[in-house]
Amino acid sequence: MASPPVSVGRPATIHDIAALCGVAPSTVSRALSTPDRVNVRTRERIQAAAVELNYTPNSQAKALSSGRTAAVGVLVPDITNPFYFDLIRGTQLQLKAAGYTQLLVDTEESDEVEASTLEQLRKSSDGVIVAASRLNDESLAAAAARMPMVTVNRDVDGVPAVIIDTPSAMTQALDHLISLGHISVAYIAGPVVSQSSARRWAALTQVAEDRGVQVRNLGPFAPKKQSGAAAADAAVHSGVTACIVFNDLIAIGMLQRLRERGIRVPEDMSIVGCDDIFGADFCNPPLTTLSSPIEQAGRVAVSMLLAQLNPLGGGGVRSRSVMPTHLTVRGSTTSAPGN
Amino acid sequence: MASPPVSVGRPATIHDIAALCGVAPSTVSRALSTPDRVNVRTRERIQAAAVELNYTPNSQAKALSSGRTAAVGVLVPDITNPFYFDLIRGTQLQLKAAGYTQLLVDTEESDEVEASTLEQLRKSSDGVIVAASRLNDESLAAAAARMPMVTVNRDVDGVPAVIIDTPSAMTQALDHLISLGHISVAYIAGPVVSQSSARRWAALTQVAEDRGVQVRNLGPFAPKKQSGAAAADAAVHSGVTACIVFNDLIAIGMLQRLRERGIRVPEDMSIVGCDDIFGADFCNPPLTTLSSPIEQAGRVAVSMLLAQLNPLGGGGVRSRSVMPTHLTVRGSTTSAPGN
DNA sequence: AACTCGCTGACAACCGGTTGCCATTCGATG
DNA sequence: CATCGAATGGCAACCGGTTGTCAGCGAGTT
Repeated sequence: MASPPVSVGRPATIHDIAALCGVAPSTVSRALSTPDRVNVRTRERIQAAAVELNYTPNSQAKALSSGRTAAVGVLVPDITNPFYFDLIRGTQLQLKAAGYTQLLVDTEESDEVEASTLEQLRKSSDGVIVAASRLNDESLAAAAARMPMVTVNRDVDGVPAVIIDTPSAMTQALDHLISLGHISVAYIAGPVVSQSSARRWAALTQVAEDRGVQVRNLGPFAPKKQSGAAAADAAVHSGVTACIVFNDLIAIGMLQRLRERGIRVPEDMSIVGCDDIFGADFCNPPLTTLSSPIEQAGRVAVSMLLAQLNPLGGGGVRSRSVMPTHLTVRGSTTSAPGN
Repeated sequence: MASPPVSVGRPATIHDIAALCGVAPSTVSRALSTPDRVNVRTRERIQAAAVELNYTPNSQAKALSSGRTAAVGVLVPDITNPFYFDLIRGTQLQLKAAGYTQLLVDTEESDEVEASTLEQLRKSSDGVIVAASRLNDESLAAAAARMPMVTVNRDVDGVPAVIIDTPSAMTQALDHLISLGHISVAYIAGPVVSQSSARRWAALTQVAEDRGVQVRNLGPFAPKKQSGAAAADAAVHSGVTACIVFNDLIAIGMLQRLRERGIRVPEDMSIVGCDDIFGADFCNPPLTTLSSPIEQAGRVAVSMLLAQLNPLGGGGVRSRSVMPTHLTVRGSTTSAPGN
């Protein structure tokens, strides 16, 4: 088996190919990017030479001259939050399949980092996917007006979005708790700038009113495992028998804290998380949580963005996509004490 | 508070600045990148104009003309493996601090994807950090000869490397088990192409011989949680009372499987993991594991790479860096049955 | 045979910067 | 006052592609 020619020295350019074939560089360019524009014989000669020289186009140059970078920025607030792992993998796979490069940036939960990153990405990418933006509505809408964008878990007018959300699932979660006899429930809130958290709280109050149970709002808490300690303490102090928690990270932190304090989960306190992240199935006890197809959300976000970039398809661009979620009952919920 | 000028329409270029200031574009370029080369008055005029026009350089153009992309590729075999989260965060933070962009690629545990990614990155980045390469030694060395590279957890002659390794820690792990009375121990091996796994096994056999205990090699297993089931079954079947596991992912999978099979950890079987990933502290039981400063490893890898890129500093480039690791004892290890 | 038209390839401008080289200016020095 | 060199700014080539335009050529039409 003949190994492919190993490129040695400087990578080949279209000029090298042109020289080798005795044609102009522009002909080489056309032979490779718009083959119909070139005679079959010439084209084949050029393609053979390209293979022989192990030619691969210089993406910088391509970007500069064509204006398209074949790169897409993906912004997440915290790269170490397992929630984003699956999202990132989803975007990565889908982008790669479409021939795009993923530029992953951790915005460190900061709106300023997010804004400056967006500004920079405006020139170095064809579009961006922004997960859980910490920007305010105006800034986000303004940014979206200047470059193709799809948000994840953030709904702003005029900006295409993938919502992995749980208003409907919140009903399932609360009904699950109610069916177990809980009548005093706390919502452990996420960051104030998180629209997901606000949306979940809104859904929850709505359902609670319908069902005639009490739900109180505790927090806000940072979406980190460490925050679970304060959240657990607040929950215990509030006297509720069950918590619905903004995300699994905090929920897992609560589990640990409650164990330290000798409060049994689920016997003394039931916990429902959100997202079903890595770890939710093997923590102790395994977490009852609202599962969402996160990786799929990443894929959908990419599809929506690519549809914006290449509006060839007939139909208009889908501007909002809601991912279905469902309750996964594990070991962190049971009957209310005394039931 | 005056908001910064919002860039509207096409982003400003040095030509716009040049026109505004009545100078040549080259002067603008110098004023911004080699300020000493330009008269103070002119420079300040240009800088003011740059701010006013909200100028940010086009990185593509910069890359094309200067040959440096200010981007660094980071290759990991599996982006959803929590081990890499911290590594990625480490590289991301350090790269951003140095003004570089991180190009993250998931090579899907495939040597082919890895090779083609490296070839592509050769032109679109200034250097690469390759974690847990699945490439053979020759290919890796060849790739490293063609572009600046630092490997993580992979030691190949002539390629600068950060080794988060555990030969010394393996001693601690085995001695820990021996002190608990275990005399029959299994090593649950990772992928055959993983040098880390081979290195750990080598260290283990060495120590085992010194101490006069039996250690057997089981596997190989894919570095995924699901592999834990097979690994657990193999361990049980082999009759050992303790396992040292290639990584925490497999170890956690084993925990789940053993629980399903009614085998108690640690009473019936002790488990020691490697890496202390997210989840190792809250699984059930919490995992005794070899902890490593993974995020720091990422930072060090970046530092070593940047030292290669800008060899200004006096001293030679450090070509190998070993991160210290230590045993973290949690709940998955205890005395051997019958002791 | 003259004319038109499509196919094909070359030329050159351009994307937005960087950089080598040269001309001018100016102050300092002999 | 002539000379020299440093400081400064401009010109133009270049990085590696893309793309608009045009000329040459051959085939088809009348």
